[in-house]
Amino acid sequence: MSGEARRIAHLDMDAFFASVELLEHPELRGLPVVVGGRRAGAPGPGQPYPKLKDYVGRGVATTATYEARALGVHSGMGLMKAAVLAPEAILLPAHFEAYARVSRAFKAAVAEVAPLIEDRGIDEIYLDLTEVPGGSRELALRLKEAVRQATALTCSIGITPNKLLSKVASELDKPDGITILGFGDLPARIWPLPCRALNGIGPKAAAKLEGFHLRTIGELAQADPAWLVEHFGRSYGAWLHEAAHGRDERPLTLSREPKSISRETTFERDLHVKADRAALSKILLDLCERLAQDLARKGLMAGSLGIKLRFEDFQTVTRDQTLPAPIARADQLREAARACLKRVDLERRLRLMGVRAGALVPADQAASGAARLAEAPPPGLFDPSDLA
DNA sequence: TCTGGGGTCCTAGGACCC
DNA sequence: TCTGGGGTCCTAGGACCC
Repeated sequence: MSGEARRIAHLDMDAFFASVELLEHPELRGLPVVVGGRRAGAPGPGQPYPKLKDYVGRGVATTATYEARALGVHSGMGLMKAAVLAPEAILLPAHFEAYARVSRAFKAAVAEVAPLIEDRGIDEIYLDLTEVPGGSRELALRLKEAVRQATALTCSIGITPNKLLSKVASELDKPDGITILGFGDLPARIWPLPCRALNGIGPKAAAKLEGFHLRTIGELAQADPAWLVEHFGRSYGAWLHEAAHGRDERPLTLSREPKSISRETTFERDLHVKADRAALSKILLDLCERLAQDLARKGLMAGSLGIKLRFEDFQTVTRDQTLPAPIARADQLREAARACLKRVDLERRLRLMGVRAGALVPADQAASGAARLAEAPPPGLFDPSDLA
C-alpha cells in the first residue's frame, strides 16, 4: 500500500555559484557572468574584471547567470566555446568554500520550516511536507523567505506528490518560482516537455528515444511498456514507462554514508609517462595527499583503491584494487595507486589522473580490527598467500 | 573552440564456492 | 568424471546527476 498521498517539495537554488559571487560583486548584477575556469586569479583592486574572450586553456563553465544563459552559455560548456557565444561576459573563478558555507546556511534555515530533508548536493534538496501544517503555496513562500533571510538569495520550488514530479516542477518557473502540481496536471504541464526533462533521462537515452520518434514525455507515456522493456532493458524500460506517467514511490533518503571519496585533476597540457615522469609523479603524490586529508577529516579508511586515467583522445580507463587491509596514509595510497598504474598501457599521452578510495570503513573500526588480527591470529587459520 | 571535479548506481563477465 | 545451477565478490565501463 502506498498510503495517503504525499506532499514532496524540491527546492533548487537559482544559479547558485553565480548568485553567491554576485553577493560579493553586486556591481556585476544584470551582466552576463560565468563562474569557472582554473585559477583565473581574482582581479586586484582597480583592475577590470576578466572577460570570457581573454580566457585561454582548459576548463568549463561551472555556472552562468541568467543573462549569460540567455546568450547560450550552460554549465558544463567548455569556456573556449562559451567565449564565442558571450565574449564580453565576465569570468570569475569559483570559491567553493564560500558556496559550501552558504549551502549550510540555506539548509539550516529550511530545516526550521520542514525538518525532513534529503540532501541532493550543494544547491538542492527534497523536503517531505506531508506532515507540515499549512497550504502548499503558503509553505513555499515561507521556505523561500527563510532562504532569503539566511542567504539573501532566491530559490525555486516545486511541490507535487513525489520527488520525480517535484524535480521537474521546480524547473518550470525558474528563477524565483513556485510550481505546485497534482497528478491531474500531468497532461497539460508535464507531457509537453522533452523526455530529457525527467531526472534519469540523460543525453544518451534521450537520443535513443528520439531515434524512435519519442520526443516528449507524453509521447513516451503512450509507448507500449513491453516495447520499452524490449528496447531499453527490463529495469530501465519499466522505469521509463512509470516515470512518463509521473509515478514515483521513492522515499526521501534522510542520511547516507559516503561510498567513495576521490580526487582527480585535468592537466594544463597532455603529459606522457616517459617524457613527463617527474611531473606525473608529483601530481600523483599531490592527489594522494589530498585524498589522505579527506579520509582523515572524515575518519575513514580505504578498503579499496582505484585510479582513473583519461587519455588525450578522451578515452577513460579505471583500475581498482581491493586491499588486504584498509589504508589511509598518503604513502600507502600512492603505493596502491602505482600498482594500479602498472596494469595500464601508457603509450598515449594523458590529460587526467585521479585516485579514488572505496569500500570505506571507519578508521577506529579498521584500526582495532587490524590490531586484533596482528595480536592474536586465530589458531589454525592459514593464509594461502603465505605459500607464494 | 574540445569536453571540470565530485559523486551514485547499474550491468556484465569471470573467479570461486557450495 | 560430467553436468547443472545459484550465490557472492571483484573488476571495468558507462550513464547519469550536481
